[in-house]
Amino acid sequence: MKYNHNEIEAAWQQYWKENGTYKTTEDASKEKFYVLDMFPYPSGAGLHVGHPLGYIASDVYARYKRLQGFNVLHPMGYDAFGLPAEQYAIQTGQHPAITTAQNVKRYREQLDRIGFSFDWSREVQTCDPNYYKWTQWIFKQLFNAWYNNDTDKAEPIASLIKHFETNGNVGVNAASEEVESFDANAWNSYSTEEQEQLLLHYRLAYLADTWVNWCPGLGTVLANEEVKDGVSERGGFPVERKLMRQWSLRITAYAERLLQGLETIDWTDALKEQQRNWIGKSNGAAVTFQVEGYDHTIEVFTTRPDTIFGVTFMVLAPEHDLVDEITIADHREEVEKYVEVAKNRSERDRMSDVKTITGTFTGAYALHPFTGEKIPIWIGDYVLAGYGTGAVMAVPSGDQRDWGFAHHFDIPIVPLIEGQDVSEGADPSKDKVMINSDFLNGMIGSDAMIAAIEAIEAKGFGKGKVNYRLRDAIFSRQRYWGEPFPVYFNNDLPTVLSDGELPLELPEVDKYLPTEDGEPPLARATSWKTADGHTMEYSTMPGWAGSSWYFLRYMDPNNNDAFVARDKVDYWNQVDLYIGGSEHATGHLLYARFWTKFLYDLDLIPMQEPFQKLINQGMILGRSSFVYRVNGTNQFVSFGLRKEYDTTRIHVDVNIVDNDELDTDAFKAWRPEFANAEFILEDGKYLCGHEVEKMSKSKWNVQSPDELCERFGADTLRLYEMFLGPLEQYKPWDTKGITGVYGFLKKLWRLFHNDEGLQLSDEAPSKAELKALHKTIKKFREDLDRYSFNTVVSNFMICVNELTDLKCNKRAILEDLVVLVSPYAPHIAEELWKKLGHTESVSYATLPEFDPQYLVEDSFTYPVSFNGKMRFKMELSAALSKEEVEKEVLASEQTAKYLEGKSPKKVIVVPKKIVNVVV
RNA sequence: GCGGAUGUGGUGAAAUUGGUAGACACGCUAGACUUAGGAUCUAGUGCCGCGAGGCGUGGGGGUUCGAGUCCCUCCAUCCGCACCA
Repeated sequence: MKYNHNEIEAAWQQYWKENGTYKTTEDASKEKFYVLDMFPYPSGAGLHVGHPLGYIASDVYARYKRLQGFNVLHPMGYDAFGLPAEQYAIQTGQHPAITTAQNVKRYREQLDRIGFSFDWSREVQTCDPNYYKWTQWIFKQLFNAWYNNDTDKAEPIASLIKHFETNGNVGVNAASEEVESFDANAWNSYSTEEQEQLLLHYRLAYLADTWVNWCPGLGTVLANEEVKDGVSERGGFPVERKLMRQWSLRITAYAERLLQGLETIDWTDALKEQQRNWIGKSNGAAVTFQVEGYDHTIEVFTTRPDTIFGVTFMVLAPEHDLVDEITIADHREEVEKYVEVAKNRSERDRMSDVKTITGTFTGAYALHPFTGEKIPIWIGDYVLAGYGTGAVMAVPSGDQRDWGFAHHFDIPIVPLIEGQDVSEGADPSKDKVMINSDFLNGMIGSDAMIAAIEAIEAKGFGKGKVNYRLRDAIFSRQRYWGEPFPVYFNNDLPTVLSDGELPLELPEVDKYLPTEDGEPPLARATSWKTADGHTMEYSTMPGWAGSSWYFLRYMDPNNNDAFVARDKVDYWNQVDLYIGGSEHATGHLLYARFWTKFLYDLDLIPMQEPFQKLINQGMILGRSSFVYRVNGTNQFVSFGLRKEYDTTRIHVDVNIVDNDELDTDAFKAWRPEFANAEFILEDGKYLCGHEVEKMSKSKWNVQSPDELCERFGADTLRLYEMFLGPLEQYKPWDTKGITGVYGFLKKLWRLFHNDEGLQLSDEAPSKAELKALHKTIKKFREDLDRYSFNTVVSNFMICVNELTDLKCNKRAILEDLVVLVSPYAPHIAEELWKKLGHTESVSYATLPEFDPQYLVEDSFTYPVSFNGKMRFKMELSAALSKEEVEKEVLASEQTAKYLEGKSPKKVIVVPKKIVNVVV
C-alpha cells in the first residue's frame, strides 16, 4: 500500500474545514497561548516558497502548544491596503477592492493547500470597513489625547482643556511643540479657532506644517522608514524635502518608554539595537545663545557642553526659522541663494555628497554665554533641520565635522585639550585634561561635562537635556487605497466625526490619480462632504495604520461595539510568539508598540508590549538565471562564450531552465520578441548564468509552492522548509534535498503498512524501541522549546530509521510517534492516527512525556583520550563509579601502550562519560 | 565611520552547560534487486597517506587536563544606521 499524499491531504483539509477543527474559543479553564504571523500583503503574484516559511514554523509551534494542552490562538488575515493594487487601478481603472479580493482568494487557496491550523473564523482584512472603522476610531482617540510628561502617559484632551480654563498652560508638562505661555484669562478670551489651533500643538494626532519626504513619483509623502538611500522603498522614486500641512502622530512622546520597554521583551539583540538606534537617545544640554543686536535667541542641543569654551562659530540649518530674520543686508543675497540651492537639492544628492563642505556667513553674531565674545553665525547644510533644534554650537577642536567646516572657511580653532594639535583634525576624547576653558581647566572631559551643565543651569543659559533622533510619524498619504481620516474641516480646523458616523467609507472616484490642482485622489469624489457641506480630509492613512493593532482584532474580530472586548484582550493578552521578516524592524514593530502603549494608557488593554517573543525568519532567496543577448541583434550567446561579445544580461524564467541549460524552444515560445531568437551554443547546449537574489516576479526566479505540493505533498514541503536550516537564516531556495524528507514520510508510512496493507502489532514494545522513541520525545521537546525547528526533523529521521531497522510495528510506539510528527506533517499524522483506531483529530491528542528510564544504559562505551586527544574506546558497565572506571582504564593494555612507560599525572572522568588521561 | 551578525566537508547543516567535530540529509562511488520507479536496499564517503599515522571548525595568539564553543587580535562576507551636533 503506497503513500498517496494527494489523496490524504485533500481528504484531511476537507475534514478540518467541515469539523471546524481549528476553531478557537476563549476558555478560562485553559492556559492561553497566542502564536502570530505577520499578515501578508496579498500581491498579485501569489505565494512563493519563501512566504510560508514563517507560517510553517508558527504552525508547528501552535500545534505543539495545542498538544501540550494550551488554548492556542493562531489566526491569519491580510494587510490589504497598499500601493500595488492602487498602481494597478491607475493603469486599468479596476477598483483596488476587486483586485485585492481576487488576490486574497488565491492566497487562501494556496495557504489551505499547505494545511495550516489557522482559525479562519477570525480572519481580518485591513481594507474591510468593519475593520477600518476601528482604525479610524483609534485615530480619534489619538486626536483626543495629549501626553502628560508628569504622569508619563497619554490623557484625554478634556483634562488639558480643563487645566487651560483654570490655569492656562502654566504648569503643564506636555509632549508638545513650542507653545508660548498663556494664563486662564488669555485662554478663555481666545476664539474657538484660536483654542483649536493651540490644542493641535498638544494632540497625539495633529495637523501641522511639517518638513516631509515628498515623493513626486508616487505623488505622496513618505515616512522616514519608507525612504531608503534617498529614494522610495516602494518603486525607488526620488524623494525631496517639502514643507506641507500633514497629519502626524506624536510618537516622540513615547520615545523613552519605547526604549525602556525593550528590556522587558524577548527579541534578538540585533533587532533591539536597531530600534535603539532608530530612537537614538543622546544625553547632553540645551544651551541658549543671544543673537547680537536682535531680540532673538538660538537654542542648540549639544552632547558636549564641556567643550563650550571651544565654540568659535554657530551653524544653522538652511531651513532654520531665524535664517531670514537675522541675516544682515550685505549677506542677504548670498544667503538666499544658498538656501534656495539647499532646498532644491534632493535628499539623495545631499546624502551622496557629504564630503563637499558648503555654507555661508549670515553676517550676524551670537554672544558666548560665558565670555560674551562675538561668535559668527553661519548656515550650512551639514546641520539638519530635523534633528535637535536645527542649530549647532560649533567646536572645531572637538568635533570633526565642525573642524572640517572651520578649516574650509578659515574660522579660528581653539584647542581644548592639553597638548592638542588642531592643525590635523579634531579630538573628541573625553578623558583628557582640559585647557582654555576657564573654570573647567584642569578637569578631564567627563567631569567637566557635569560641571558645565551645573554652571549652565545655574546661570540660566540652558539645562541638561535628553534628545532623541526619533521623529514624529507623518500619518498622511496622498493616495486612494487606504483608510480615510474620520475628519472634516470647519473653517480650516480639523474636526473628527462622531463614533456613530464610523466607518467613514472610501468614496467612489472616477480615477485613482491626483486632481488637476494637485489634491489627493479622494478630492475627485465631489459629492463627498458632510451633511452640512463641510470639506473632508482627502488624505488617507499610511499602510502601517491597520497593521499597528491587527493582533488585537483577532481576539474579537466581529465586535461591533468595541475594537476588542476587554475580557477577551484580558484573556489573550500579549502575543506569545510572533514570527515575521526583519524588514519591519523600525516600521511596523515600532508603531505597533507605540499604539499598544497608547491603548494601555487609555486603560483599554492590559499590556504595554504587544509581542513578547519575536523571531525574524530569514528570507528564502531565489536563484535567477540569465541569458546574454548580443547587443543590437536577436542572438543569444551561451554563458561561457559571452565575454567574446558585447552583451546585455537578461533575466530568464527559471522554469524553462534545467540545471543551467536553457530549453531553447521554450525560450522562443516564452515571449513574442524572442520567437526568432538565434543561439550561439557551447558543447551543443545553451548554458545560462545564475545569481542568488531576492525572489521576485520581475526577476523570473519565483518558485511557487503549488507544484511541490502536487508532486511531493504539503507535508513534505512543510518538513523540507523546516529542514533547510535555522529559521532565522537567509538561504537560497534549492529543491535538491527534498527527496530526503519525502523518503522519511514514505518510511513512516511503511512502518504501518506492508504490501498487503495495514500491519500493526499489539505486542509490548522492546527496550530498544522504547529507547528510540524516548530519545526522540526528549529532543523534540527540547528543540522546540528553544525554537530550533530544523533539528527536530533530523531527529524524526533518525527515529524512523531506527524503528525501520527494528522492524517495529508496535501500536504503543507508533501512537506516540504519530503525535510527535503531527505538528510538522499533520495530514499523514491524521491518516495514521485514524488507522490506529482514533476517531478524533490528532490535534486533540496529548503530547507524550519523556521517561528517562528508557535511556538508562547497562553498559557504555567510554572514549578514552590522552591529554585531550581521543585514542580508543572501552566498553564498561554503566554502573561503575568514577573511581572504578579510572581503575579499569589504567589497568587496560591499550592504556599501557599509549602511556609508553610514563606514569599518568591524573585521570579525569567527566559526567559526559569521557575519560581523559593526563600524562 | 558607528552598530549588529556570520565564517565548520563537494552541498544544506548538527554539536543545548567547554568533553568522541561533521549527527541527519543531499550529492558522489561501488554493488544488489526489480512489474524501469522522480522506486527500494547494502557498503563507502572531512583532508593527506598504501599503511601505521598525521592534519583538520576563516588566520594568528592565549586560558584549560581538554576549545567549533571562553578571552585577545587580525581577515573576509552580509545586514542595519549614518554630516544625529
